[in-house]
Amino acid sequence: MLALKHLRLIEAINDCGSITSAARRLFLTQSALSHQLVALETYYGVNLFERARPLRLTAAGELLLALSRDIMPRIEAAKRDLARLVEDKQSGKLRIAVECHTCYDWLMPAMDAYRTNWPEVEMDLVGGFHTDPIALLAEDKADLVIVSETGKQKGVVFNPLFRYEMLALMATAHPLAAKSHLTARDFASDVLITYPAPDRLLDLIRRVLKPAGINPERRYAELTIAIVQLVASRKGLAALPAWAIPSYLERGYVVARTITRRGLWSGLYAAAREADAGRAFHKDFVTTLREQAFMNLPTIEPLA
Amino acid sequence: MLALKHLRLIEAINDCGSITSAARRLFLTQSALSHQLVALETYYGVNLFERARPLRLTAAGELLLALSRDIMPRIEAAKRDLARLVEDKQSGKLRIAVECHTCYDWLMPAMDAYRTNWPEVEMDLVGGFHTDPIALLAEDKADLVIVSETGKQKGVVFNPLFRYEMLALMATAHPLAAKSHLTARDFASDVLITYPAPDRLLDLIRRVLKPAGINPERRYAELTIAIVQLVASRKGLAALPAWAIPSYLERGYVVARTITRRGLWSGLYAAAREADAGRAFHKDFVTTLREQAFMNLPTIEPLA
DNA sequence: CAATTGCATGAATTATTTTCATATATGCTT
DNA sequence: AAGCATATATGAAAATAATTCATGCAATTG
Repeated sequence: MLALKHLRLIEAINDCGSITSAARRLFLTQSALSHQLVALETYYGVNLFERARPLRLTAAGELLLALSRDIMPRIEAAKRDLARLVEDKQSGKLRIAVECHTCYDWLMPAMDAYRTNWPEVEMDLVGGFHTDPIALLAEDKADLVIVSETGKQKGVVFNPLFRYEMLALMATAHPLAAKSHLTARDFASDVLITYPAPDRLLDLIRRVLKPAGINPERRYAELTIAIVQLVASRKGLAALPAWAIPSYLERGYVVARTITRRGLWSGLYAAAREADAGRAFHKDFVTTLREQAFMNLPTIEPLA
Repeated sequence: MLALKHLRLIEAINDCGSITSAARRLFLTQSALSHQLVALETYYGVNLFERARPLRLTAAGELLLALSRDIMPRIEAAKRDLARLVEDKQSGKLRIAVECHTCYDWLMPAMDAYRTNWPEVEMDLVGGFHTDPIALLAEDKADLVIVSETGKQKGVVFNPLFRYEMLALMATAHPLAAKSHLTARDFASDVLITYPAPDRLLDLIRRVLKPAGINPERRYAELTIAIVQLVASRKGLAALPAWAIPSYLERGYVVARTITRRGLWSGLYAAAREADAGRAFHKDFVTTLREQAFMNLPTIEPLA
């Protein structure tokens, strides 16, 4: 009766605090997880979670969580060993290209974590800006590309990583700081500071300002820290991922606000050549990216 | 992909040396196990067993077997802990009745093994001979009865333990020792030495001699050692479970022969009240009986 | 107190697992 | 070496199990 999926279920619900969000992380529906949990609880005749939000483990649940934390790493290690036994050891190579500038924040720790499990895989970062990073796969200049959109390109597989909220950044004393959330029109009368990227890669412009016909004055900066500095100096507004902001907010020169009432959410995906995507060291890299992101970036959400 | 059933599969095949016999132990068909194994091997792209009889683990198989031996005991322990957390701790009580005299040989070590996992369960042996041991369950004089036949009694659940061969025992110099196997007629002209039990409980009589209309002169002994002594003293023939014999054969005064060409095989079952049979400490006792039997009795076979 | 969000649940659907019926080895015995 | 007994492999059918869909119900929030 007890299966590995049940252990994963318990870990996910415990981490996420709700069945709904755990379902997104496990790429299943809320209903499926609810059925699984109820079945397990019925079988053993105990509740594993107290049904209060956020869901909290009972003693019985803690017991299974402890089991999971004990054995799951051993199982993952064995699967890696098995894959290493089978695959051609030489060919483990991961040239990684990143579309989004801020991504390095979480990519570096993820690469470190991965290296301990796959020391023989050679990792490299593909530098420079590329208008069509996906093309790097076909050109054999990259093996894995992190992008903000899925697409249907033959021979290329997209794996969802996580979704995150884009927050508007403004100087502490800015008049818009009084609002709980900003709308498209709020951006009309101020300078917008962005990375020097095409508009189609800037979610705020593509999904909020352009549909509203708003086209603010622009200013560009290469580095996140420079963007924040310009905002603090009252040179304009910016939009950055929620997980890139906390360290800057601390200083008190800038504040962050939700964009539109429901928030502006974007997703990140790992793209790879179909031929590579099936290989164990590849799949494990994507899994590690996801795990490490959820571990290090508190504000992100699973991406269905 | 890798599931606990796969680990159990690998352990079973490794222990049994063949898929067919592993299938009996896991209460599945040979086909089901073959499909499972092929699927697993295909998924990882390695053979886990060399296809020569007996099936031998490859390096990849060894890796998974090591994983299994590492984590399965932890999982079983966690399940026990969970059951203990849930069940009424006081009521763990196992009064065990045994129909077959020779059973004590393997029952004792099994009870010892069980006690280490369930120290709080109170175990007792119901002594004396009973014409209808199953009735002890309804009379609440026993909680678990080990019998050689299943039956359809309402409120009683039968769990198969294992099957074993009954061998004919005769003095070394006995003329029948020249034969590779004995038939019903071979028993006609000699005394048959048995336990003092009703004929319906003696497989040799019920299933071989009675159908052939053969009714040999009888002599009775309470203890296995006494039966062997009488046989060695050329007082007659006996039939004993194959697993009870090896220690006596060593001395060289008696020899064992198969009964009928295909051998005379019997089964053992654990019977319990339906209400008890579902409880964790009960189920685990039956599992332990089975495991310990297979560990200690080399000649037995799984029982479908 | 309406609106929102999250969990539970029965029925329908989809996917997986097992069995059945054979085909295909692999030995062993004569 | 042929024939017999025993084992594994495999495709198709049957049986189970897992997942989704649609929706109800409860708790929480503005």
